[in-house]
Amino acid sequence: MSMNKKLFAYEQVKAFIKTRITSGAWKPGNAVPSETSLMAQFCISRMTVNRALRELATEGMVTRIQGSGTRVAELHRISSRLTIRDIKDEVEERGHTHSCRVLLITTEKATSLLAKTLGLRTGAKVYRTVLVHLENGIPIQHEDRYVNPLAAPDFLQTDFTRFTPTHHLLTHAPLTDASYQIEACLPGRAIAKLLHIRASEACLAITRRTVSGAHVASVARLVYPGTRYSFAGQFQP
Amino acid sequence: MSMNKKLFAYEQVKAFIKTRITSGAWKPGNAVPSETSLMAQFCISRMTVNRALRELATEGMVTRIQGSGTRVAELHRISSRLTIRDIKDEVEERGHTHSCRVLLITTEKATSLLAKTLGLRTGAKVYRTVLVHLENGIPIQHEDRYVNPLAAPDFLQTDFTRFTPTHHLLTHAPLTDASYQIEACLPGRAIAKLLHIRASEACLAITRRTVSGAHVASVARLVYPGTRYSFAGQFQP
DNA sequence: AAAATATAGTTGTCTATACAACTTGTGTCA
DNA sequence: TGACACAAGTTGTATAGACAACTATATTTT
Repeated sequence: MSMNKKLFAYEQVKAFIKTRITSGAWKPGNAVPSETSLMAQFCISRMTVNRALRELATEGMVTRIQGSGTRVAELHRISSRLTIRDIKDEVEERGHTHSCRVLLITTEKATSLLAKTLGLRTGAKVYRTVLVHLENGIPIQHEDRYVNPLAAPDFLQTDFTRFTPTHHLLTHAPLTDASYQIEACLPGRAIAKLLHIRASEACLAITRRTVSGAHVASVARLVYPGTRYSFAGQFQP
Repeated sequence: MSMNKKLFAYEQVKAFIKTRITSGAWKPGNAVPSETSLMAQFCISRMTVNRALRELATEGMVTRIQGSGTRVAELHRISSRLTIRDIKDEVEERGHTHSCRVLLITTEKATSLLAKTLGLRTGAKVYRTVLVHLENGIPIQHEDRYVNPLAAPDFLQTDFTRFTPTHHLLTHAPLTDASYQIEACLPGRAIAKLLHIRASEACLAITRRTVSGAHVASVARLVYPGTRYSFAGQFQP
């Protein structure tokens, strides 16, 4: 049966409102009782009611307008937290072993397009690594990465069989911003061979650009075999 | 140049801590000053400090343990809000016109697998719709959906050229839970033809299962042409 | 009729205080 | 040495009251 753990006052108010919204009793756009009236109804102080409503607002359940009131939020968009993590952690959390084939570690001169995305001038020095991540010996990700030397000067000194590039960057160049793009693509002959799949097999590709302070730290293209990988997630309104 | 809007006390504390974390001065695992010391440092009450730290914790910047203290969170996972929206809204927000070809509207008997995911008994009645969404006349999504009649009894009465199945479900069966899976796949001959692409072209597929109250409301498989669609998003730690 | 003003109601922030719950280290006792 | 008790420090929640900022409505003035 249910744990029936004792709920705090602010949690009781949240639950009260949440069940009325999710049950459909209070519909989007409807007014939610004011702080004063909830305060009287639950016999608790205004600060406690305020906390409950404020948290519901940040969770996107209600909309609050100062001076006007609180209303049930329009639910025509649902969202969830998508987490992209260090692949090594992810693999090891499944109880599997992570390993890594390092294919390339070089310093290159940036092409004009690459220089632009990294915020450098054309021809500037950039670090590049290409590697394949394995889960229990089976290839699951091809990683092709360019790194801005200004953001992570000692990047190439890393032992990439022990620490992933992602891990080095997260620990040495604190993340301030990042953007990603997820798409489906065909791997091409070379990557297909490295991932042990046919060139006609669909892949998931993530292109990620991370910013650390004033610098664009890194641009990476990660290719996953479509048959061996998928994102999964959970929504909670 | 910056707006320099007056910050509230709790916002000042948040900003103070945030800049120290993102600048790298305070590293993951380091202790954050206690509420008492921040209280003295900023000459504000403990409740205000508490709010600042509590919000930083829900944002994932710090970790708090009652009785022990507050520490900078391990940043080896970054996350962002992934929003999946009604495709009609999405298309119209780009200033394009959304239209829809309805291919199938039927009532079927659930196979054992489908019955299991919808929480019904094998052979129970389920609604099914198959349709193709078009943006400016170009196909961008193939939608194959099963709906639980208990959750949305009047689903089949909808005019799907005016309201999408997603829209009907969001407005008639308030969402309490949902899970999704994003993968890459090949479309297969039939879907390729409907999307006007070659059968060898990679596609993004989302399988989504939505729960409304006690019922699993719907299971849908959405297939997007890889060349015409990608998810993009932005992280903010 | 239109514009300005007052008013009641609502949310936003902040304080000083209180007690509860938990963690951690220290010291005592067996 | 090991078990236990205690104390200090930390976070979690709650209160009653205060003022500020804003909205919407009603009233008065022009």
